[in-house]
Amino acid sequence: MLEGAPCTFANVFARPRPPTRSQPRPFMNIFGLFERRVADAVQRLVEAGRVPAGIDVSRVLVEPPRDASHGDLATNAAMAIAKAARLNPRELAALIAADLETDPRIASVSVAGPGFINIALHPAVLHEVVRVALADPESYGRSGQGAGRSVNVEYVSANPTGPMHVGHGRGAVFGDALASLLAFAGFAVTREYYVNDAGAQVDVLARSAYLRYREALGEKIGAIPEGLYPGDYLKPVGATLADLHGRALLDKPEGEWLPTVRAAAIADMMTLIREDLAALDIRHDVFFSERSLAGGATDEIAATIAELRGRDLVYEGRLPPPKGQLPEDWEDREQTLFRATQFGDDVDRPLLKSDGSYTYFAADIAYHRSKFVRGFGRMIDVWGADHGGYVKRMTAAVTAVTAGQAELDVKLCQLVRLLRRGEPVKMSKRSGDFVTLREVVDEVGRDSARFMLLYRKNDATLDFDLAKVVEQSKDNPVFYVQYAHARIASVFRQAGRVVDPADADLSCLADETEIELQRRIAQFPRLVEAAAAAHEPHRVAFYLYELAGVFHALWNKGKDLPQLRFVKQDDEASTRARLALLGALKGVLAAGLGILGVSAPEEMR
RNA sequence: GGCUGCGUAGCUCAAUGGAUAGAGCGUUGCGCUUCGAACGCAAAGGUUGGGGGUUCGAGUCCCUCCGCGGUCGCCA
Repeated sequence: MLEGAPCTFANVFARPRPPTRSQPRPFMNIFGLFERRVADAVQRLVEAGRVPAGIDVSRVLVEPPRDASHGDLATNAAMAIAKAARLNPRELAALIAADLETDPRIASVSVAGPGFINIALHPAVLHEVVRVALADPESYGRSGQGAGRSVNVEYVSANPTGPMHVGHGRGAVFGDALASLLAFAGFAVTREYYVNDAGAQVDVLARSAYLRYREALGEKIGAIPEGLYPGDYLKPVGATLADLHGRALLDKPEGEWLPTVRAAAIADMMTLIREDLAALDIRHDVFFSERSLAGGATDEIAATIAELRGRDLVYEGRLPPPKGQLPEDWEDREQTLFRATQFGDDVDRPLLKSDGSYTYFAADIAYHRSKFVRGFGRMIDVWGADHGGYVKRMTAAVTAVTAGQAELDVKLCQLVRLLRRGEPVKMSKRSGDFVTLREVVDEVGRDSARFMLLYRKNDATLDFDLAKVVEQSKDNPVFYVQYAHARIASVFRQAGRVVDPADADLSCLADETEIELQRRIAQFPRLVEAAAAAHEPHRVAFYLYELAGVFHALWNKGKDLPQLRFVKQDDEASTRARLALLGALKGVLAAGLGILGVSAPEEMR
């Protein structure tokens, strides 16, 4: 990095990942398949003149029934369209049910409650799903949902001013899992990190590093002054500067040494952060420098503001002071404002500070414009909940700067409370006053850290208990899910063979828990689509936990009932069928864990 | 005060507008003399913070109130 170079941290664009397999396999999602089948049934009723034409079936759903005794599928079709069809729901349900009953894949249909249609599938349907899952575990559950469309997921984007803490870790793991989930659902995903290498904070970083530089040259620096970063992690930066520059930077005015020191410190901090991320197996495709926006060949921020001004979305004006307590240094002045209120924000937002430099927001607009220019019609930002007040203006800005052609979804991650055996952890270590992410990952391991940070909805606060997440017991969901995978691996080791799906007669699988396991496997593609559509990777974690629970229940049954054991010397047909089921299950567990970025071990150690 | 998220079993939390609101922990009872117990089975436990509205149907959507957190021009 050259001294005085406008860009202290170059934009890095990694080479694109191999295209995601997104071959649509309509059969893989039986819920989608039968949703279309129900719509067909309605269409036939239209053709038969039983219901009026032009009925909207978009609210018709086929889902797993709440109670397994109701069968394999349930649909709300009759209730959803009863009004438009001018029939009462039960009557309409009977008509639809009569049509469905003619389907060879359906064993029986019944109407229940206010008009639910419950469907029991012919067992062969679930058997086919298991075969598909077993035959190609790499692609089972993937879908054409994304249809190869580009999505940009921006996450972490922590300021390059020090090591990351656990809160950053949550956003990091969430964003990473969400990106994997979307890729699995057929989107072309780019993982991006916005490097805040401009602004006052990195100048503070530079001054802090400069102090360490003087220290490295033997000066007594005493206590770190208020307002500078005190952490020891800047000592190596100072030492490197001393090695590189000797005493050359010592007796110069700040204006001369600051760019050099700043660039070096930012580079070192980004290396530190990337190492912390690598410890969680997180790797971004793009690191985008904030400084590059204004400091490149063209000033992208100025260009963005000019463009908005041309459309009368930027003006000079005054803002009302904030309601409630007036800030002490409030000064009523005319400033350059973006008409955020035209796009749903509460007030218009300033683009220039009183010293004439750009606000963070101005740069952020240009940054999101850059995403659009680079081809992203879908953007997801993952932020800490403390930035919640920023959401409206950013979505407003994206709408404005893309003329409504792009959508932005901001996912806020709530606080993480770090505990040890239920007691809050508040230690003060080398990095200042917080526990670093790295310390946590080193203590509990990557898999536990990732799973537990995902085992909660993003907008709910999360308790992270250092003692609990390493426990090898049923209480620990990470262990519980991984252990299911390892147990299956152990069965295959004992059986000493793999199973050819074509080779197994799955009608041997007659136990209720064996059938339930097939149903759950069949729900995986639907779960992936729903989780991807909602941008909620935690659903995958909860699904896996329940799936593992059903498997462990089956295992435990085999303890009391030897005829349910997976490998039976005297019953080749059952053994093959069960190994096929387990093979499919193992694939789903591995795929789900893969989405979460958690390993699927062959044995527990 | 404005905006925003949350409020569900004793605790920690699930539940694309669907049926009798589910798990785990904890509690209680029963089982297991480990070769498939790094436990199993079962039970009890709820006015989904209060109130109103939309809907065939609301924990979920709308309004309002209460409580907790976050945030509130010139930080990022």
